[in-house]
Amino acid sequence: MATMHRMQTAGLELFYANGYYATSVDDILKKLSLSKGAFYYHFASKEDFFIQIIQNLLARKIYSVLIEPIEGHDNPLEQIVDCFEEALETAVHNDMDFGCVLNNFLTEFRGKDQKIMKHLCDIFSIWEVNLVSTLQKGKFNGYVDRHVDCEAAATYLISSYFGVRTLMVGTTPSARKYRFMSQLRVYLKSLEPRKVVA
Amino acid sequence: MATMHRMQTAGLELFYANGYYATSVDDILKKLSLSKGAFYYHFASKEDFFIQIIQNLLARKIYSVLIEPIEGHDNPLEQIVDCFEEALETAVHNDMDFGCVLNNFLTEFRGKDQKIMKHLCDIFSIWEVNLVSTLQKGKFNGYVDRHVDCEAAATYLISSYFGVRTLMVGTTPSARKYRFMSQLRVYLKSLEPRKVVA
DNA sequence: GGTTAATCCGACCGTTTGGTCTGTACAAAG
DNA sequence: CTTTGTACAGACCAAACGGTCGGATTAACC
Repeated sequence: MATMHRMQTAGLELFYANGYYATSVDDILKKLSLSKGAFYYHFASKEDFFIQIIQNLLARKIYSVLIEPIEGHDNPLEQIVDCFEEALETAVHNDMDFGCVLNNFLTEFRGKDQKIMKHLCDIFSIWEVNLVSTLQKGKFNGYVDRHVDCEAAATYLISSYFGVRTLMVGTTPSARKYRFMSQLRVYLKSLEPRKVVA
Repeated sequence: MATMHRMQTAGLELFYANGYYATSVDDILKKLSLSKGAFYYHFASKEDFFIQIIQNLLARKIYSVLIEPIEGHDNPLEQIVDCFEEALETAVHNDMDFGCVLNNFLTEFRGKDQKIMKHLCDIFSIWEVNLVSTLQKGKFNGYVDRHVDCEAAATYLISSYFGVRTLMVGTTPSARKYRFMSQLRVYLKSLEPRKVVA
């Protein structure tokens, strides 16, 4: 694997684990047994390094994990349950959950680094827009009730997903996952089409 | 106001705005035109300073804003709507929302400072326990359906509340608040007692 | 063999960090 | 007037930070 790619992979891991500001360039280099020269040969600055990680790694992962599995199928509500279920399962095993990564970075850079914030918001926006249109398509296909406000539903779904990751820090994350999923199903049930009253 | 109290107030503001690690002791002292001597006369360390802020300011505010307004009333579902509505309104005006503060710190210290994490989890736990017991009381009083899993509902409610604060960073926070509240009502509606089928 | 460009090393720099320590202004007590 | 303890000032420190720079290594090409 090329050095540049190794740096990005290790960088994302450490930034996710410790935060951007709390992770020094030396930390990353120490993990890979590399030197300052190697880093600043490939990247202009720490900020530039981070932005490349976002665009090369995070954006693609968000798409493949949170967008692609949902869009393109018939019943969006079922796909959402499966997708969240899978994402939270990786969270239970403490593997890197890219939805959580995005959430962490969004909170860390709020009101600080505008440039980085722009890139993060772009990624988030893509996810949101896709979720909304998928719900609207589900409405068209009869899987979502026609009275549902799809934009509001997307906001609520993403909110709950982002938030539950914060709750899964403490003890018994799998219990919290189970509780969350049960109520997610309750909420999604209310989006289903009303039975036609004969 | 005593110097010690002024430091804590200013400290919380800056920690909330910039994060714990990204805020230096000098930043706080500069804001109050004080010196290092004053700080380390009152506090043993930056960590000790932060813990005192958590216990003296954050814990009390969480109670008065998120716990007290919900408990003790008849219908918990109505109180939850009002309470979240009010909390998110302060968020729209960019004032300090203490639920958001707790969320930010929980994500910032995850897996880093165990000692601080313990204190934050304690505060969170109090909120969660209160919300669960309030829902259970609501079930007893006939405002919540008897089939509802109160622990799961509390988890879901807190998740969505924590998460929506992340979404309100970008543009049009008030629009996101409106969408969130509409779906919160949809969800809470599904917790109401089923009409007895005659 | 000599030249060139790519890749990486590691000493070094200025600044900032959390924290220490000596000193001092001052009010209350003797 | 002297003593004593409180409440702060600010110079100072070692460590860590992001970033620079001259040089070493290596392989490819003429």
